[in-house]
Amino acid sequence: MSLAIGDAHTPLTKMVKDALRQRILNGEFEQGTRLVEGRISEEMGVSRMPVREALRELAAEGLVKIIPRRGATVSMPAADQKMDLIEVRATLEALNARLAARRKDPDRITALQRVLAAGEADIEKGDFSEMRAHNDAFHTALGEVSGNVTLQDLIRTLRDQTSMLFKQDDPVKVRETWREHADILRAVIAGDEELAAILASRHVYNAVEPEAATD
Amino acid sequence: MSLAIGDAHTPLTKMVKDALRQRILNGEFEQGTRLVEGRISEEMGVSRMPVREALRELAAEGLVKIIPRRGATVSMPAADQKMDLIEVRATLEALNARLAARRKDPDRITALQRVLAAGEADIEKGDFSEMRAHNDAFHTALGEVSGNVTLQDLIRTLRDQTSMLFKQDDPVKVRETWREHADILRAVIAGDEELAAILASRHVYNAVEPEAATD
DNA sequence: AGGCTTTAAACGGTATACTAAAATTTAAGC
DNA sequence: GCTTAAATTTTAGTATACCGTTTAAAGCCT
Repeated sequence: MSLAIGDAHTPLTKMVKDALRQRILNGEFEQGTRLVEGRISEEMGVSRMPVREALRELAAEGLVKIIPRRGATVSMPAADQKMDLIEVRATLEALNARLAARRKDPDRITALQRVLAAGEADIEKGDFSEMRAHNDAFHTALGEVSGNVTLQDLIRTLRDQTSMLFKQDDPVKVRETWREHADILRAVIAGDEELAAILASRHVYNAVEPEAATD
Repeated sequence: MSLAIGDAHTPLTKMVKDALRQRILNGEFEQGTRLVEGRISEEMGVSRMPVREALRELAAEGLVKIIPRRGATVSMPAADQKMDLIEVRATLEALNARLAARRKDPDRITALQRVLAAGEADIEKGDFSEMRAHNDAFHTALGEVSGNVTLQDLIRTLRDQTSMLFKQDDPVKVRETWREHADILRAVIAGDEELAAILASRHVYNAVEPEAATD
């Protein structure tokens, strides 16, 4: 019953998990939407088990909330928890930038510069369709420079959890975002830990939609 | 262990998870020990499913490492990853202390003082059997003062992951630890965010066994 | 004896089945 | 009509079964 083409080797759980994360982050599911194991499994053509495990893993990442005997819903952090998330994320992004500025591995920095250029190029062209991907790529590449894998994992889940609090479709905001990226990179290259940290922290706060804190 | 009425049945998954966490943190399982689903399920008298889920959740917390098709082992972070963990944890403990100093909710601070006193009392009596519990209680109580739940969760998993890097059986070290706790609390009460943060960060680094960084 | 196949056992991934708690609907009483 | 209770459906928790990998063991050859 299973077997899409080819890759019989990726665990189903992972595929389901990635598919669900995608759909949650795309906003395909509203916050609070119930994610019923049976329905999803049927829709995806797999048994409930992989779905169940995927939901639990997403819960561990904070994208989904599970209440025993009541199932999973797309999590909707309360207003005050949103600021909590932002606060933690800002702190960790600051640490990340600080470590990047400390190590500033030349090869990784080159890679990071390429990502920055790619993002800026699309902005020049007025193409904002890939901005989310570009943005993720930048932060991931910055994580590579810092070299702290634990930190990178943590930041990634926090970024996912907070992604719905940002808007990436406002051209003005996007330009500002990438200006900040360039500033951070400059500080990293200069090895200025303190500046890199401060810029990275502010970068997080700046990207928050003003109304997000109070809805 | 199970409490009030109406607490019908806690999900088996949770019980298995807690039991396994306990045993891992107690050092009953060496690092690298294989955790075979079938064996554990048999030993605990449940089916493989709760065990499987528990293992996955522990993997999300970083206590266990799962390799697809190869099963779970008690995770043994490489030496460099240990310092990564410490670095992240120190940063978040600093944030935690900073927020605590900012909010300094009187009731929670009173609770925190009680915890501090309890720990100090046991040290006076020369009773070190409960130090791990006291230590956890202090950091948990400090988290309550800060009021950031997200942060608290994160710190708790990091504390679990790093707990084997510390020694809590050396009386000299323990005394030092609790002197630091008192210092942190004093800074929190004084509302000195910066000092509280620095002390909390150092507190983490100080507690690391010197040889832990290189083993 | 030591390496290379071949075979058997162990184990994880997934599917299916069953049970009991919630949620929902329907029925009953005021 | 509205509230409450009983019946029905939905759904999460758990158990069992099966298959394909992976790992360990047993032969086999030189």
